Amino acid sequence: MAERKRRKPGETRDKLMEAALTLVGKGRHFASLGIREVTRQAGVVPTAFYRHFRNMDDLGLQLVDELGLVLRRMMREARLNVLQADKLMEESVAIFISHVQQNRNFFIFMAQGLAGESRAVQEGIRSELRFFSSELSNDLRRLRLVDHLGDSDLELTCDLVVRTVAFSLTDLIGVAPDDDYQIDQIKKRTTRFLQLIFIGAANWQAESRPK
Amino acid sequence: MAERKRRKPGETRDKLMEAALTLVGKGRHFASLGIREVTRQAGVVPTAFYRHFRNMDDLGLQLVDELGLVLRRMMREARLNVLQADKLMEESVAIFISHVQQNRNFFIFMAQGLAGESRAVQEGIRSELRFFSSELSNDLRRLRLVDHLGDSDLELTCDLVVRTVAFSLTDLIGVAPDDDYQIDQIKKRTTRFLQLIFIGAANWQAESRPK
DNA sequence: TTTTTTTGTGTACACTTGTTTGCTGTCTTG
DNA sequence: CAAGACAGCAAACAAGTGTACACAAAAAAA
Repeated sequence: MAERKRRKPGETRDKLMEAALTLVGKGRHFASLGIREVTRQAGVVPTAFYRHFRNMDDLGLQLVDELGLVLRRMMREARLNVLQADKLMEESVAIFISHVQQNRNFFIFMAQGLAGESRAVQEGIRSELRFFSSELSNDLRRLRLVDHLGDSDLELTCDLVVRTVAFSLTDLIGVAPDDDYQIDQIKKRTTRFLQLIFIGAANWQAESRPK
Repeated sequence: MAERKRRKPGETRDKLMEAALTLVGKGRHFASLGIREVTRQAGVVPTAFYRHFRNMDDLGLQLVDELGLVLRRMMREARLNVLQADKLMEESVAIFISHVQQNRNFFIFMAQGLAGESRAVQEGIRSELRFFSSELSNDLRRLRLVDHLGDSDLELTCDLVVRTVAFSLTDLIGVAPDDDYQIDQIKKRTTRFLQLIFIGAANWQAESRPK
Protein backbone atom coordinates (compact mmCIF):
# COMPACT_ATOMS: atom_id res chain seq x y z
CA MET A 1 0.00 0.00 0.00
CA ALA A 2 1.52 3.24 -1.08
CA GLU A 3 2.18 5.75 1.63
CA ARG A 4 -0.19 8.57 2.19
CA LYS A 5 1.46 11.90 1.92
CA ARG A 6 -0.91 14.55 3.08
CA ARG A 7 1.73 16.68 4.70
CA LYS A 8 0.32 20.14 4.85
CA PRO A 9 -2.99 21.31 3.53
CA GLY A 10 -2.63 22.94 0.19
CA GLU A 11 0.72 21.40 -0.45
CA THR A 12 -0.38 19.36 -3.40
CA ARG A 13 -2.10 22.38 -4.80
CA ASP A 14 1.14 24.31 -4.69
CA LYS A 15 3.03 21.42 -6.17
CA LEU A 16 0.63 21.33 -9.08
CA MET A 17 0.97 25.02 -9.77
CA GLU A 18 4.70 24.82 -9.51
CA ALA A 19 4.77 21.78 -11.76
CA ALA A 20 2.90 23.69 -14.43
CA LEU A 21 5.35 26.56 -14.16
CA THR A 22 8.27 24.17 -14.30
CA LEU A 23 7.01 22.72 -17.55
CA VAL A 24 6.49 26.20 -18.91
CA GLY A 25 10.04 27.01 -17.89
CA LYS A 26 11.23 24.00 -19.84
CA GLY A 27 9.92 25.52 -23.03
CA ARG A 28 6.41 24.17 -23.14
CA HIS A 29 3.47 26.42 -23.70
CA PHE A 30 0.89 26.51 -20.98
CA ALA A 31 -1.94 25.97 -23.44
CA SER A 32 -0.44 22.67 -24.50
CA LEU A 33 -0.16 21.23 -21.01
CA GLY A 34 -2.48 18.43 -19.97
CA ILE A 35 -3.77 17.46 -16.58
CA ARG A 36 -1.94 14.17 -16.56
CA GLU A 37 1.28 15.79 -17.61
CA VAL A 38 1.14 18.29 -14.80
CA THR A 39 0.24 15.75 -12.16
CA ARG A 40 3.03 13.52 -13.38
CA GLN A 41 5.52 16.35 -13.06
CA ALA A 42 4.17 17.09 -9.59
CA GLY A 43 4.55 13.47 -8.54
CA VAL A 44 0.88 13.13 -7.82
CA VAL A 45 -1.88 10.92 -9.05
CA PRO A 46 -4.09 12.43 -11.79
CA THR A 47 -7.24 12.47 -9.72
CA ALA A 48 -5.62 14.66 -7.11
CA PHE A 49 -5.82 17.46 -9.63
CA TYR A 50 -9.57 17.66 -9.33
CA ARG A 51 -9.40 18.22 -5.62
CA HIS A 52 -7.97 21.65 -6.33
CA PHE A 53 -8.82 22.73 -9.86
CA ARG A 54 -11.67 22.21 -12.22
CA ASN A 55 -9.44 22.19 -15.29
CA MET A 56 -6.23 23.69 -16.61
CA ASP A 57 -7.79 27.07 -17.23
CA ASP A 58 -8.74 27.21 -13.60
CA LEU A 59 -5.17 26.47 -12.60
CA GLY A 60 -3.94 29.21 -14.87
CA LEU A 61 -6.36 31.66 -13.39
CA GLN A 62 -5.34 30.86 -9.84
CA LEU A 63 -1.74 31.18 -10.90
CA VAL A 64 -2.31 34.70 -12.10
CA ASP A 65 -4.27 35.68 -9.03
CA GLU A 66 -1.93 34.18 -6.51
CA LEU A 67 1.45 34.99 -7.97
CA GLY A 68 0.17 38.33 -9.13
CA LEU A 69 -0.28 39.24 -5.50
CA VAL A 70 3.22 38.16 -4.59
CA LEU A 71 4.50 40.11 -7.52
CA ARG A 72 2.76 43.27 -6.47
CA ARG A 73 4.28 43.02 -3.02
CA MET A 74 7.75 42.59 -4.45
CA MET A 75 7.35 45.52 -6.74
CA ARG A 76 6.05 47.71 -4.00
CA GLU A 77 9.04 46.99 -1.80
CA ALA A 78 11.37 47.53 -4.67
CA ARG A 79 9.92 50.90 -5.43
CA LEU A 80 10.71 52.17 -1.98
CA ASN A 81 14.38 52.04 -2.86
CA VAL A 82 14.00 54.30 -5.84
CA LEU A 83 12.84 57.48 -4.29
CA GLN A 84 15.36 59.86 -5.74
CA ALA A 85 14.52 60.86 -9.22
CA ASP A 86 17.77 60.49 -11.06
CA LYS A 87 18.65 57.02 -12.22
CA LEU A 88 15.02 56.23 -11.71
CA MET A 89 14.48 54.43 -14.93
CA GLU A 90 17.74 52.61 -15.00
CA GLU A 91 17.19 51.25 -11.53
CA SER A 92 13.57 50.39 -12.13
CA VAL A 93 14.43 48.38 -15.17
CA ALA A 94 17.23 46.64 -13.32
CA ILE A 95 14.92 45.76 -10.47
CA PHE A 96 12.28 44.48 -12.82
CA ILE A 97 14.70 42.32 -14.70
CA SER A 98 16.15 40.89 -11.56
CA HIS A 99 12.65 39.94 -10.48
CA VAL A 100 12.10 38.30 -13.81
CA GLN A 101 15.21 36.24 -13.34
CA GLN A 102 14.18 35.17 -9.89
CA ASN A 103 10.71 34.13 -11.01
CA ARG A 104 11.51 33.26 -14.55
CA ASN A 105 8.90 30.59 -15.06
CA PHE A 106 6.09 32.73 -13.82
CA PHE A 107 7.02 35.61 -16.06
CA ILE A 108 7.24 33.34 -19.05
CA PHE A 109 3.78 32.18 -18.17
CA MET A 110 2.61 35.79 -18.06
CA ALA A 111 4.12 36.52 -21.45
CA GLN A 112 2.43 33.46 -22.90
CA GLY A 113 -0.88 34.28 -21.31
CA LEU A 114 -1.20 37.67 -22.98
CA ALA A 115 -2.07 35.88 -26.20
CA GLY A 116 -3.07 32.64 -24.56
CA GLU A 117 -6.19 30.65 -25.16
CA SER A 118 -8.03 31.26 -21.93
CA ARG A 119 -9.90 34.51 -22.10
CA ALA A 120 -10.01 34.67 -18.33
CA VAL A 121 -6.26 34.34 -17.92
CA GLN A 122 -5.76 36.91 -20.63
CA GLU A 123 -7.98 39.34 -18.82
CA GLY A 124 -6.26 38.62 -15.52
CA ILE A 125 -2.87 39.47 -16.93
CA ARG A 126 -4.16 42.56 -18.62
CA SER A 127 -5.58 43.75 -15.35
CA GLU A 128 -2.26 43.08 -13.71
CA LEU A 129 -0.62 45.35 -16.24
CA ARG A 130 -3.22 48.01 -15.65
CA PHE A 131 -2.42 47.82 -11.98
CA PHE A 132 1.29 48.37 -12.58
CA SER A 133 0.49 51.26 -14.83
CA SER A 134 -1.61 52.96 -12.18
CA GLU A 135 0.98 52.39 -9.48
CA LEU A 136 3.54 53.97 -11.74
CA SER A 137 1.27 56.96 -12.22
CA ASN A 138 1.05 57.45 -8.49
CA ASP A 139 4.79 57.23 -8.09
CA LEU A 140 5.43 59.79 -10.75
CA ARG A 141 2.90 62.14 -9.30
CA ARG A 142 4.43 61.74 -5.89
CA LEU A 143 7.90 62.46 -7.20
CA ARG A 144 6.49 65.55 -8.92
CA LEU A 145 8.26 64.67 -12.12
CA VAL A 146 5.33 65.17 -14.38
CA ASP A 147 3.52 68.19 -13.12
CA HIS A 148 2.90 69.48 -16.58
CA LEU A 149 0.92 66.42 -17.64
CA GLY A 150 -2.78 66.04 -17.22
CA ASP A 151 -4.14 62.86 -15.69
CA SER A 152 -5.07 61.25 -18.96
CA ASP A 153 -1.71 62.08 -20.54
CA LEU A 154 0.11 60.70 -17.56
CA GLU A 155 -1.93 57.56 -17.76
CA LEU A 156 -1.09 57.26 -21.43
CA THR A 157 2.60 57.57 -20.72
CA CYS A 158 2.59 55.01 -17.94
CA ASP A 159 0.63 52.59 -20.04
CA LEU A 160 3.21 52.86 -22.77
CA VAL A 161 6.01 52.33 -20.28
CA VAL A 162 4.41 49.22 -18.89
CA ARG A 163 3.81 47.83 -22.35
CA THR A 164 7.38 48.45 -23.31
CA VAL A 165 8.69 46.70 -20.26
CA ALA A 166 6.22 43.87 -20.75
CA PHE A 167 7.34 43.43 -24.32
CA SER A 168 10.90 43.09 -23.13
CA LEU A 169 9.72 39.87 -21.53
CA THR A 170 9.55 38.33 -24.95
CA ASP A 171 13.19 39.30 -25.42
CA LEU A 172 14.16 37.84 -22.10
CA ILE A 173 12.56 34.47 -22.67
CA GLY A 174 14.50 34.22 -25.88
CA VAL A 175 17.87 34.14 -24.17
CA ALA A 176 19.37 31.68 -21.72
CA PRO A 177 18.75 32.65 -18.08
CA ASP A 178 22.45 32.90 -17.40
CA ASP A 179 23.51 34.76 -20.49
CA ASP A 180 24.49 37.86 -18.59
CA TYR A 181 25.73 39.70 -21.60
CA GLN A 182 22.52 39.41 -23.56
CA ILE A 183 20.47 40.24 -20.53
CA ASP A 184 22.51 43.35 -19.98
CA GLN A 185 21.89 44.35 -23.57
CA ILE A 186 18.16 43.97 -23.10
CA LYS A 187 18.38 45.98 -19.92
CA LYS A 188 20.19 48.84 -21.61
CA ARG A 189 17.88 48.82 -24.58
CA THR A 190 14.76 48.86 -22.45
CA THR A 191 16.16 51.71 -20.41
CA ARG A 192 16.75 53.71 -23.53
CA PHE A 193 13.20 53.03 -24.65
CA LEU A 194 11.93 54.44 -21.41
CA GLN A 195 14.13 57.48 -21.67
CA LEU A 196 12.79 58.11 -25.12
CA ILE A 197 9.25 57.86 -23.84
CA PHE A 198 9.86 60.20 -20.97
CA ILE A 199 11.49 62.76 -23.16
CA GLY A 200 8.37 62.54 -25.25
CA ALA A 201 6.24 63.02 -22.17
CA ALA A 202 8.30 65.98 -21.03
CA ASN A 203 7.71 67.72 -24.34
CA TRP A 204 4.24 66.50 -24.91
CA GLN A 205 2.32 69.52 -23.91
CA ALA A 206 4.59 71.99 -25.63
CA GLU A 207 4.49 70.25 -28.95
CA SER A 208 1.21 68.54 -29.31
CA ARG A 209 -1.22 70.70 -27.44
CA PRO A 210 -0.09 74.23 -28.24
CA LYS A 211 -2.63 74.97 -30.92
CA MET B 1 -14.41 4.14 -52.75
CA ALA B 2 -13.85 7.71 -51.80
CA GLU B 3 -13.04 10.02 -54.64
CA ARG B 4 -9.58 11.35 -55.09
CA LYS B 5 -9.41 15.08 -54.99
CA ARG B 6 -5.96 16.17 -55.98
CA ARG B 7 -6.99 19.24 -57.88
CA LYS B 8 -3.94 21.40 -57.82
CA PRO B 9 -0.57 20.60 -56.39
CA GLY B 10 -0.10 22.12 -53.00
CA GLU B 11 -3.76 22.53 -52.43
CA THR B 12 -3.93 20.24 -49.46
CA ARG B 13 -0.91 21.94 -48.02
CA ASP B 14 -2.70 25.26 -48.19
CA LYS B 15 -5.82 23.76 -46.73
CA LEU B 16 -3.83 22.48 -43.78
CA MET B 17 -2.22 25.82 -43.10
CA GLU B 18 -5.51 27.58 -43.41
CA ALA B 19 -7.16 25.04 -41.16
CA ALA B 20 -4.58 25.71 -38.47
CA LEU B 21 -5.19 29.43 -38.75
CA THR B 22 -8.93 28.90 -38.64
CA LEU B 23 -8.61 27.01 -35.38
CA VAL B 24 -6.39 29.73 -34.01
CA GLY B 25 -8.99 32.25 -35.05
CA LYS B 26 -11.59 30.31 -33.12
CA GLY B 27 -9.70 30.94 -29.92
CA ARG B 28 -7.40 27.97 -29.77
CA HIS B 29 -3.71 28.39 -29.19
CA PHE B 30 -1.44 27.13 -31.89
CA ALA B 31 0.67 25.21 -29.41
CA SER B 32 -2.32 23.16 -28.35
CA LEU B 33 -3.30 22.06 -31.84
CA GLY B 34 -2.80 18.46 -32.86
CA ILE B 35 -2.16 16.94 -36.22
CA ARG B 36 -5.42 15.07 -36.26
CA GLU B 37 -7.33 18.14 -35.25
CA VAL B 38 -5.89 20.19 -38.07
CA THR B 39 -6.42 17.53 -40.70
CA ARG B 40 -9.97 17.08 -39.51
CA GLN B 41 -10.61 20.81 -39.86
CA ALA B 42 -9.05 20.71 -43.31
CA GLY B 43 -11.27 17.83 -44.36
CA VAL B 44 -8.31 15.58 -45.05
CA VAL B 45 -7.11 12.27 -43.76
CA PRO B 46 -4.51 12.46 -40.95
CA THR B 47 -1.71 10.84 -42.89
CA ALA B 48 -1.92 13.48 -45.60
CA PHE B 49 -0.33 15.84 -43.11
CA TYR B 50 3.01 14.09 -43.38
CA ARG B 51 3.18 14.64 -47.11
CA HIS B 52 3.75 18.32 -46.42
CA PHE B 53 4.99 18.82 -42.87
CA ARG B 54 7.13 16.90 -40.48
CA ASN B 55 5.18 18.07 -37.45
CA MET B 56 3.21 21.02 -36.17
CA ASP B 57 6.29 23.11 -35.54
CA ASP B 58 7.20 22.72 -39.16
CA LEU B 59 3.78 23.91 -40.19
CA GLY B 60 4.13 26.92 -37.93
CA LEU B 61 7.47 27.76 -39.42
CA GLN B 62 6.21 27.58 -42.97
CA LEU B 63 3.28 29.70 -41.94
CA VAL B 64 5.59 32.44 -40.75
CA ASP B 65 7.78 32.24 -43.81
CA GLU B 66 5.02 32.16 -46.34
CA LEU B 67 2.53 34.59 -44.91
CA GLY B 68 5.32 36.82 -43.75
CA LEU B 69 6.20 37.36 -47.37
CA VAL B 70 2.64 38.19 -48.31
CA LEU B 71 2.52 40.55 -45.41
CA ARG B 72 5.62 42.39 -46.45
CA ARG B 73 4.23 42.92 -49.90
CA MET B 74 1.01 44.32 -48.50
CA MET B 75 2.84 46.66 -46.20
CA ARG B 76 5.08 47.88 -48.93
CA GLU B 77 2.15 48.75 -51.16
CA ALA B 78 0.39 50.42 -48.30
CA ARG B 79 3.36 52.59 -47.51
CA LEU B 80 3.35 54.07 -50.97
CA ASN B 81 0.14 55.83 -50.14
CA VAL B 82 1.59 57.62 -47.14
CA LEU B 83 4.22 59.75 -48.68
CA GLN B 84 3.22 63.08 -47.24
CA ALA B 85 4.47 63.56 -43.75
CA ASP B 86 1.46 64.92 -41.94
CA LYS B 87 -1.08 62.38 -40.77
CA LEU B 88 1.66 59.83 -41.26
CA MET B 89 1.19 58.02 -38.01
CA GLU B 90 -2.54 58.13 -37.96
CA GLU B 91 -2.76 56.69 -41.43
CA SER B 92 -0.09 54.09 -40.82
CA VAL B 93 -1.85 52.79 -37.77
CA ALA B 94 -5.14 52.75 -39.63
CA ILE B 95 -3.59 50.79 -42.47
CA PHE B 96 -1.99 48.34 -40.12
CA ILE B 97 -5.18 47.73 -38.22
CA SER B 98 -7.12 47.24 -41.38
CA HIS B 99 -4.61 44.63 -42.46
CA VAL B 100 -4.97 42.95 -39.13
CA GLN B 101 -8.70 42.75 -39.60
CA GLN B 102 -8.32 41.32 -43.06
CA ASN B 103 -5.88 38.65 -41.93
CA ARG B 104 -7.02 38.34 -38.39
CA ASN B 105 -6.16 34.70 -37.87
CA PHE B 106 -2.64 35.09 -39.09
CA PHE B 107 -1.98 38.05 -36.85
CA ILE B 108 -3.35 36.22 -33.86
CA PHE B 109 -0.96 33.44 -34.72
CA MET B 110 1.89 35.95 -34.83
CA ALA B 111 0.95 37.36 -31.45
CA GLN B 112 0.83 33.88 -29.99
CA GLY B 113 4.09 32.88 -31.55
CA LEU B 114 6.09 35.64 -29.90
CA ALA B 115 5.93 33.69 -26.68
CA GLY B 116 5.12 30.38 -28.28
CA GLU B 117 6.75 27.07 -27.68
CA SER B 118 8.68 26.63 -30.88
CA ARG B 119 11.95 28.47 -30.72
CA ALA B 120 12.15 28.53 -34.50
CA VAL B 121 8.77 30.17 -34.91
CA GLN B 122 9.64 32.65 -32.22
CA GLU B 123 12.80 33.61 -34.03
CA GLY B 124 10.95 33.84 -37.32
CA ILE B 125 8.46 36.31 -35.93
CA ARG B 126 11.15 38.32 -34.26
CA SER B 127 13.00 38.61 -37.53
CA GLU B 128 9.78 39.71 -39.18
CA LEU B 129 9.53 42.50 -36.65
CA ARG B 130 13.13 43.48 -37.25
CA PHE B 131 12.35 43.70 -40.93
CA PHE B 132 9.46 46.06 -40.34
CA SER B 133 11.62 48.14 -38.10
CA SER B 134 14.29 48.54 -40.74
CA GLU B 135 11.77 49.36 -43.44
CA LEU B 136 10.37 52.02 -41.19
CA SER B 137 13.85 53.44 -40.71
CA ASN B 138 14.29 53.73 -44.43
CA ASP B 139 10.97 55.46 -44.85
CA LEU B 140 11.72 58.00 -42.20
CA ARG B 141 15.10 58.72 -43.66
CA ARG B 142 13.59 59.12 -47.05
CA LEU B 143 10.99 61.53 -45.77
CA ARG B 144 13.77 63.47 -44.06
CA LEU B 145 11.78 63.66 -40.86
CA VAL B 146 14.55 62.60 -38.58
CA ASP B 147 17.67 64.26 -39.85
CA HIS B 148 18.84 65.09 -36.38
CA LEU B 149 18.98 61.43 -35.32
CA GLY B 150 21.97 59.20 -35.74
CA ASP B 151 21.49 55.77 -37.25
CA SER B 152 21.47 53.93 -33.98
CA ASP B 153 19.01 56.35 -32.40
CA LEU B 154 16.75 56.10 -35.39
CA GLU B 155 16.90 52.36 -35.18
CA LEU B 156 16.02 52.54 -31.50
CA THR B 157 13.01 54.69 -32.22
CA CYS B 158 11.72 52.48 -35.00
CA ASP B 159 12.16 49.39 -32.89
CA LEU B 160 10.07 50.95 -30.15
CA VAL B 161 7.41 51.93 -32.66
CA VAL B 162 7.19 48.42 -34.04
CA ARG B 163 6.99 46.94 -30.57
CA THR B 164 4.23 49.30 -29.62
CA VAL B 165 2.22 48.44 -32.68
CA ALA B 166 2.90 44.76 -32.16
CA PHE B 167 1.70 44.96 -28.60
CA SER B 168 -1.52 46.49 -29.80
CA LEU B 169 -2.15 43.11 -31.39
CA THR B 170 -2.79 41.71 -27.95
CA ASP B 171 -5.42 44.38 -27.50
CA LEU B 172 -7.00 43.62 -30.82
CA ILE B 173 -7.33 39.92 -30.25
CA GLY B 174 -9.13 40.69 -27.02
CA VAL B 175 -12.09 42.34 -28.74
CA ALA B 176 -14.61 40.98 -31.20
CA PRO B 177 -13.57 41.50 -34.84
CA ASP B 178 -16.66 43.58 -35.54
CA ASP B 179 -16.61 45.72 -32.43
CA ASP B 180 -15.87 48.89 -34.34
CA TYR B 181 -16.00 51.12 -31.33
CA GLN B 182 -13.39 49.23 -29.37
CA ILE B 183 -11.19 48.89 -32.40
CA ASP B 184 -11.37 52.60 -32.96
CA GLN B 185 -10.33 53.17 -29.37
CA ILE B 186 -7.30 50.94 -29.85
CA LYS B 187 -6.48 52.76 -33.03
CA LYS B 188 -6.59 56.14 -31.32
CA ARG B 189 -4.60 54.98 -28.36
CA THR B 190 -1.90 53.41 -30.50
CA THR B 191 -1.66 56.55 -32.55
CA ARG B 192 -1.12 58.61 -29.42
CA PHE B 193 1.57 56.21 -28.29
CA LEU B 194 3.38 56.76 -31.53
CA GLN B 195 3.03 60.50 -31.29
CA LEU B 196 4.52 60.37 -27.84
CA ILE B 197 7.44 58.35 -29.12
CA PHE B 198 8.11 60.66 -32.01
CA ILE B 199 8.00 63.71 -29.82
CA GLY B 200 10.58 61.94 -27.74
CA ALA B 201 12.66 61.26 -30.81
CA ALA B 202 12.38 64.84 -31.97
CA ASN B 203 13.77 66.06 -28.65
CA TRP B 204 16.15 63.22 -28.08
CA GLN B 205 19.34 64.84 -29.10
CA ALA B 206 18.62 68.16 -27.47
CA GLU B 207 17.78 66.69 -24.12
CA SER B 208 19.74 63.55 -23.69
CA ARG B 209 22.97 64.18 -25.53
CA PRO B 210 23.83 67.79 -24.75
CA LYS B 211 26.19 67.10 -21.91
C1' DT C 1 3.05 5.87 -74.95
C1' DT C 2 5.19 3.84 -70.62
C1' DT C 3 7.52 4.71 -66.37
C1' DT C 4 8.37 7.10 -62.24
C1' DT C 5 7.32 10.32 -58.65
C1' DT C 6 4.20 12.61 -56.01
C1' DT C 7 0.08 12.99 -53.22
C1' DG C 8 -4.12 11.37 -50.95
C1' DT C 9 -6.56 7.24 -48.77
C1' DG C 10 -7.75 3.38 -45.48
C1' DT C 11 -6.47 0.52 -41.95
C1' DA C 12 -4.01 -0.45 -37.93
C1' DC C 13 -1.49 -0.15 -33.43
C1' DA C 14 0.27 1.27 -29.28
C1' DC C 15 -0.11 4.91 -26.31
C1' DT C 16 -1.99 9.05 -23.90
C1' DT C 17 -5.73 11.75 -22.59
C1' DG C 18 -9.71 13.53 -19.37
C1' DT C 19 -12.81 11.98 -16.16
C1' DT C 20 -15.57 8.73 -13.01
C1' DT C 21 -16.05 5.76 -9.14
C1' DG C 22 -15.04 3.69 -4.80
C1' DC C 23 -11.81 3.29 -1.26
C1' DT C 24 -8.62 4.52 2.63
C1' DG C 25 -5.91 7.11 5.49
C1' DT C 26 -5.34 11.65 8.00
C1' DC C 27 -6.57 16.00 9.84
C1' DT C 28 -9.89 18.98 12.28
C1' DT C 29 -13.61 19.90 15.05
C1' DG C 30 -16.45 18.96 18.70
C1' DC D 1 -11.81 10.23 21.85
C1' DA D 2 -15.37 10.06 18.27
C1' DA D 3 -17.27 11.89 13.88
C1' DG D 4 -17.07 13.75 9.72
C1' DA D 5 -14.81 16.42 6.25
C1' DC D 6 -10.89 16.39 3.45
C1' DA D 7 -7.13 14.71 0.41
C1' DG D 8 -4.77 11.27 -1.86
C1' DC D 9 -4.82 6.54 -4.15
C1' DA D 10 -5.90 2.66 -7.66
C1' DA D 11 -8.36 0.89 -11.28
C1' DA D 12 -11.01 1.54 -15.19
C1' DC D 13 -13.06 3.45 -19.53
C1' DA D 14 -14.09 5.54 -23.77
C1' DA D 15 -12.17 8.69 -26.75
C1' DG D 16 -8.48 10.81 -28.91
C1' DT D 17 -3.49 10.95 -30.22
C1' DG D 18 0.84 10.40 -33.29
C1' DT D 19 2.71 7.59 -36.54
C1' DA D 20 3.59 3.44 -39.79
C1' DC D 21 2.44 0.78 -43.73
C1' DA D 22 0.70 -0.62 -48.06
C1' DC D 23 -1.96 0.72 -51.84
C1' DA D 24 -4.14 3.67 -55.63
C1' DA D 25 -4.84 7.61 -58.45
C1' DA D 26 -3.04 11.62 -60.57
C1' DA D 27 0.80 14.27 -62.44
C1' DA D 28 5.30 14.64 -64.27
C1' DA D 29 9.09 12.69 -66.72
C1' DA D 30 10.74 9.60 -70.08
